[in-house]
Amino acid sequence: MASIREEITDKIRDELVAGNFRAGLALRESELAERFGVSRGPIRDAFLQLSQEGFLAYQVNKGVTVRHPLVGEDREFIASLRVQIELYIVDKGFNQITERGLNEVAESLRELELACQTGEVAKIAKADMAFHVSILQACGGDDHIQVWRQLCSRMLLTYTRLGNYEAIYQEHVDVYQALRSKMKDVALAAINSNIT
Amino acid sequence: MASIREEITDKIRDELVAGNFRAGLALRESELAERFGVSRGPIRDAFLQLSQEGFLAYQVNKGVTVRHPLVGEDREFIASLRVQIELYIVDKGFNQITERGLNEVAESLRELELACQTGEVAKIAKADMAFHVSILQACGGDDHIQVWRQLCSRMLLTYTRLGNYEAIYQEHVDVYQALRSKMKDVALAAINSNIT
DNA sequence: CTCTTTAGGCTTGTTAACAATTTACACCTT
DNA sequence: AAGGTGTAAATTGTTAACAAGCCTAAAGAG
Repeated sequence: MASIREEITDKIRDELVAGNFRAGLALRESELAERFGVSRGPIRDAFLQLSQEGFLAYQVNKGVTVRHPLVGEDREFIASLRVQIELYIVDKGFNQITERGLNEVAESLRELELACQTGEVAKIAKADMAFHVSILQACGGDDHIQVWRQLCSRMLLTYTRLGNYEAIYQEHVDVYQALRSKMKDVALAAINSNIT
Repeated sequence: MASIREEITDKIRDELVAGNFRAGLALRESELAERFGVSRGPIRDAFLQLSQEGFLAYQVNKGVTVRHPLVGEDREFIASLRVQIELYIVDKGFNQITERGLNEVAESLRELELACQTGEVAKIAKADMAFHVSILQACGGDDHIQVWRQLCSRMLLTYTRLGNYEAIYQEHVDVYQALRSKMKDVALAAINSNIT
């Protein structure tokens, strides 16, 4: 059971990932408040959080604007940092993965499969992210998830693997199976080659 | 002129860095609101932001608690990510450093010197961070500062170089002089060896 | 005696009104 | 006509009241 603030944040984030707002656009608190049928408070909170996550640029007394997505070299650099975090957490927490944790990962994988079948990029990107989060949590990496999420967010805006849905799914299946089989090195290699 | 929200956020962050709140402690909105003489709104905003920055842990309907500082292996790992970002930004933007940018760095360096003379760890940590920010900005790395800041924040809670004030200052002088002399490789090496 | 229930207080979540700031544009001066 | 000035509209910032959720402890049932 989430708060309104969280629901609103998720909705706006989804729209940003889906590309409904063009880069540079100024978002108005009242406009979104009216649209979602809530007061400006939760909208403000969401703007603040999404600014921290890197989606929006915030200026005092002037509101927020949609940030430009990462491209080229910058994107690759951020992606490398993201992978480093995943590798570090999985390497460190591999032995403490529980059956319950593996089931959570399996569930996320199933959701990713469904998302891939719909072909909606925004949904796939979201499910992709959720899958990785489930792994990080299974490895007890909660302490670093926030940093990981920020890095990941910046890249969601350019989730550019249109059409490769089956390949995306397969790559994640590989990661899951390696985890399930307790083959650490294979899992790390699979994560390392998982390109987003 | 900053907003109340920003002032409050800075004040609470300073106290956290100074170690005035022990890890695990639950912070109350009303208590801080009364202490700073403002309403709960800006306090809430500050809590939200500081949670994103990694200082506080947020739970819906239950408020925030002070997070435990990073230690050992985790701290070294985060530190390595932080250095990678600095190296990337400086490497990429070295040639676009302006005279004005260098002056900003020099100003930050002077503030760091003053902070070191006071011997107050919280002040030194803050000035240290500001110095690095000035460099990143001079190199046009605004796009990545937010991620950098989040990584850096987690480490501020264990700024453990008590007594080495003169050494801290000297290391930063080295970085500055390399920038001023346009010696890129020397600057990168100096940043890489700047241990926090 | 132990466990469950429930009432009360305490804390956070949300709202709507009010204050402060920015922006746009008509107006005046030169 | 160019440029500055003032005013009104729009937008964000802050506040305080109200709503909703959580926690504790006392009361009651078994």
